[in-house]
Amino acid sequence: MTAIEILKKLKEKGVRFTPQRQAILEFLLGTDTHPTAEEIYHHVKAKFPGVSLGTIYNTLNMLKEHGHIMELSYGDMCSRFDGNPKNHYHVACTDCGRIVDLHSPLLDLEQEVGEKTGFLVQGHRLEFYGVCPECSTHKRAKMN
Amino acid sequence: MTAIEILKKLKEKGVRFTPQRQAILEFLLGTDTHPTAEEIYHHVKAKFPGVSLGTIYNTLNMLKEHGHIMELSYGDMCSRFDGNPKNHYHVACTDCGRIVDLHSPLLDLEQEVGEKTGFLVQGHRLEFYGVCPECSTHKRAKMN
DNA sequence: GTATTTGCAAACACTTTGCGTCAGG
DNA sequence: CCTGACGCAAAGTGTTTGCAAATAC
Repeated sequence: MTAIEILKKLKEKGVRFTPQRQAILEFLLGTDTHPTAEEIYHHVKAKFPGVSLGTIYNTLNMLKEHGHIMELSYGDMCSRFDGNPKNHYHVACTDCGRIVDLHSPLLDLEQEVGEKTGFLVQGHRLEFYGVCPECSTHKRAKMN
Repeated sequence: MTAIEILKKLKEKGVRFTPQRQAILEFLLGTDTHPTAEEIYHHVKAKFPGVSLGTIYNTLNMLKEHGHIMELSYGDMCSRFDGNPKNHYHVACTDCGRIVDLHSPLLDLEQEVGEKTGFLVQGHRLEFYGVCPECSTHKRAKMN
């Protein structure tokens, strides 16, 4: 899907089509470098010298909320620390933010990934996210 | 390994043993809630009312550098955005920060994780990290 | 004793928010 | 027109840094 097609779809949901948004989305769709907000800002500024970082963030958040792009971070959460530095997996609750450990057999994918990408793979992190039992219970309770 | 044992090992590397550090590490080892720096601060403050957030961060960074704890975040990187919101995997270079996509067969682990934890699993993120081919080439060049 | 660590506060970096103006529909 | 988006700047948040006083060794 092109940037214009996505923005046309969003227009039906009451989101306005602006040239800044088009430029931001086109840049993001046309690259695989996973740019930071700052990098997007500099790029869009070449075409729209007056654009501001606030607009970049607003647009990225809007696109993220509609599921058209993805943010690679914990989002609004800050760092959390784990006393166990070995590879193990985490499951995070999107509702309450709780993170629980998953004691599961480790995957042996690192070598495969190294061969596919040429990286010297040093480690990996696997995180699942969803709603924890407590939160889904509360939600059900609230609905009644 | 207990907090005291870890700190004794670190003492051999010239890291001083302080009661604040002991309290921070003991709290971290004794919980599986993956606390934030702020949460650790409040907890340690109960025993050491004069402790400061700066000390918490200094200690956490020291412990992280020595590999005794783990930080759940991108660390010093800021958010990066990806035009493709579907599940796919990333490989991050610990040297230059570049993130590349991995187009690999998806794992079908979400159901398994849901059964083990009781979560309603909505998605997952799998990231590998290591040194990218370019950086390992540069490193080799620098050594010569 | 002396070098490291602490506590405090100021600085920083990234992101969000508020507000007056501008422009898409 | 009128509402949402823009540009700008100020405020927020989480983290780091600089420095004098305290403390481990």
